[in-house]
Amino acid sequence: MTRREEIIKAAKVLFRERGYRSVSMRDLAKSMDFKAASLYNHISSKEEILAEIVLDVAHFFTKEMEQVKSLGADTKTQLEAVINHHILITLENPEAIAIVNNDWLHLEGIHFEEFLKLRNAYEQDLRDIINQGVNAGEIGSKNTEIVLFSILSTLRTLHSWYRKRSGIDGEQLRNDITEILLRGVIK
Amino acid sequence: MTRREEIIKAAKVLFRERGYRSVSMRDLAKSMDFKAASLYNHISSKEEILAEIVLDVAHFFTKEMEQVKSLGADTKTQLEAVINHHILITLENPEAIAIVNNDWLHLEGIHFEEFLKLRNAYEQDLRDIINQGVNAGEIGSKNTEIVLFSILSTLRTLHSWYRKRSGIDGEQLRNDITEILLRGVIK
DNA sequence: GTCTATAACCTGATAGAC
DNA sequence: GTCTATCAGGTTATAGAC
Repeated sequence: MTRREEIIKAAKVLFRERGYRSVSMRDLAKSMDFKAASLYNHISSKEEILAEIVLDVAHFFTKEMEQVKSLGADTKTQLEAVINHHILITLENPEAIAIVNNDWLHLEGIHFEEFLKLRNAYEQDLRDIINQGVNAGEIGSKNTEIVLFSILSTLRTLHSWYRKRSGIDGEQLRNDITEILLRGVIK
Repeated sequence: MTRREEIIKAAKVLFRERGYRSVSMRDLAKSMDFKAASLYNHISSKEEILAEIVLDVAHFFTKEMEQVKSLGADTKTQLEAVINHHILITLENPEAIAIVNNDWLHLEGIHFEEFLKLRNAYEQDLRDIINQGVNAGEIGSKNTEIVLFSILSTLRTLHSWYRKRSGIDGEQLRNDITEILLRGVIK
């Protein structure tokens, strides 16, 4: 692991614990046992660290969605796949997911725009899947936006909830959440 | 409206927009067209403003929950009431709800402890309602914590979603969300 | 590649004039 | 009750020694 990667890794822990704004470059350097100025040999700004963490996750979600879309399956199968992927990524990468959800607003300029583009595209893909389900009669006549929100709100906050209750079996978690979310919207 | 109340009101807008840590006392003063030092004639610290906003909401939720408990109805009716109250409070008070969700971790000392006490009690009451439903056979044999989370995660993030889509009819929103959340867990 | 020193600025909060 | 001036400390980031 390069020094740069070590910095990103240490930042993930601190940013998740206390929030991006609350962590100073001195804090980050101290957690790695050297001085703040030395960080700038490996990264060019604090915001660059945040951007790398957040955009990595966003690109990963985009890839997973591409894969789901390529299945060409019915709505229930596709929703199931999206939910399962989302949960698996969350359980494997909880720090990064927490940072994405809590601190993406602190991205600046081009990073902010790229994140928003990826996030909007992901939401639009999920919206398309839901609409396809409404047209095929798999989903009741509820407002598409509300269906979209009811699913995403649960998936996007799973990280904070799982943290406090990590005793729960990952398999049961995935099964129960998938079932609850699908039962809520599938006819 | 006293000057103190005006300050709280202005803080709600700014804290919600940019987050508690990102808003300086100078920013807050500027938005009211006077200087930062003057704020301290009406409030004793920045954290006191946050505490007033957050604890007000928390006490309000506690009162609503007391009322639901006093109904002594079956699980479905009680869940329906909790969900409805939660949505109504959110639509009427979106700034304060957003601040509670995003910035309660910045509370300090006694304020932090009081908030946690209220929040834990609210969660425990909802957990009791769910467990009562499991025992009465109204809810399937899913893990209680997962049922609790699937409901709260959606309700607690409604504020951010409603903001962008305020065109949606409040009545339909309440009906659809209630139906989706209940269908997910009620047998 | 890490250090010390420092620039330039922002932070919450207070003292005291008016 | 608002102002100016100020304090003590924190912020990101850079320059130059080693």
